Amino acid sequence: MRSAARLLRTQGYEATGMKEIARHSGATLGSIYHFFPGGKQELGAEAIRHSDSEFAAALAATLERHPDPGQAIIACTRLLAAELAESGWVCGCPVSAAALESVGRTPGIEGAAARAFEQWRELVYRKLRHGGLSERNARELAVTVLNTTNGALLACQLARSQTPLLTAGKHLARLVSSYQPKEKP
Amino acid sequence: MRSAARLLRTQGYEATGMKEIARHSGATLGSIYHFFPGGKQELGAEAIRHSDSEFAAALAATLERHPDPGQAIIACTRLLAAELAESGWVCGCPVSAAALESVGRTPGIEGAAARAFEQWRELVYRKLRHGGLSERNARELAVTVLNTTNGALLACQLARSQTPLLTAGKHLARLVSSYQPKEKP
DNA sequence: GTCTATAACGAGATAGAC
DNA sequence: GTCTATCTCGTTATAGAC
Repeated sequence: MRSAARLLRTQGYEATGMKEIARHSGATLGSIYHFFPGGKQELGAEAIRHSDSEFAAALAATLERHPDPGQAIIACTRLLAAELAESGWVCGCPVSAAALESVGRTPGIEGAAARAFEQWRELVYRKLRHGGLSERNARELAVTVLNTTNGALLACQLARSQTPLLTAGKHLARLVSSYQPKEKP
Repeated sequence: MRSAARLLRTQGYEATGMKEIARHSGATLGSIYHFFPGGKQELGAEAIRHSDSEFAAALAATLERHPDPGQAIIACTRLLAAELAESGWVCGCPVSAAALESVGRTPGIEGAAARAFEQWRELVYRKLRHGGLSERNARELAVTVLNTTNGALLACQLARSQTPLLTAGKHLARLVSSYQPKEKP
């Protein structure tokens, strides 16, 4: 399943075959279908849930490392940019590729992806709340923080450059701080 | 080719078959291969270039309609949100799905997608420059404006809601105006 | 539970009559 | 230039020996 998650992340859902997952993981095809009787869609959804939890843990850890929300967001974008570059620009968002293909086509995959984004948004939301933002501002900003980061991730992949993500961090920190109550007026 | 562009937009590259394009367009398979001897990848790249030009024209028109860059960006997000909802949440970014699948796998598709984003970024950049931003700020913000919009598009598709895009417009306008020289200090 | 073999089908691509 | 028929290969999924 870790293999499936990895392949889904780099190739998307449609381009990843069951045989490819079997080869990459060392499991046999029969064994995979034994544990995932729902076939490719069930395995895909499970793999996305796995990526979801994994990324959520990393996100929570990085957010906790910096008290200020803006600085925490910058740290996240730096981490993502570094990992992306290290992977040869193939390890982008763990669920975006599968999500985009699945909209209106593969409900199981789409649902799992939607829930992943919701969970990550909740983490950012809480961080923003602790930073002193109002309930409404925090809720709205959490959405934009994720969307901007996600879009920047794709831009980095296409440009083979860390710049879009780092720029996103800078802009998001500025945007968040513009909503924060000032300490010294 | 318009059919190919449409299918690539809603399903991505890998999930779209040549036979499906033939059926959807009314052309026969032999005819398609006659005009696109490079096969699926050539047709796909051409379709992305088509979507690129089409979207660039719409973007330029909407940007020109409002003198203030922030208001222009809000108008763009509104337009995108309306079109997306009207399409039943399937007509997202014309190239993102194919772009994500193609990174490091299908150079022809990846290149066409990268050039599309570059062209759109140039349009936003010029608008920001006319709005009085410095060369550097305009360049950096143009990237983030596109990335945020793009990320919000996917969020709207998954949530079946226009809110993420409208929120993105609000935040981007605020961010841009924070970089604009003030008229009345 | 694990593996091999294969069924049933669709993919991209091509040949050749018209 | 257009169409039909087909080739070859890979896909998801299953059957059944072990």
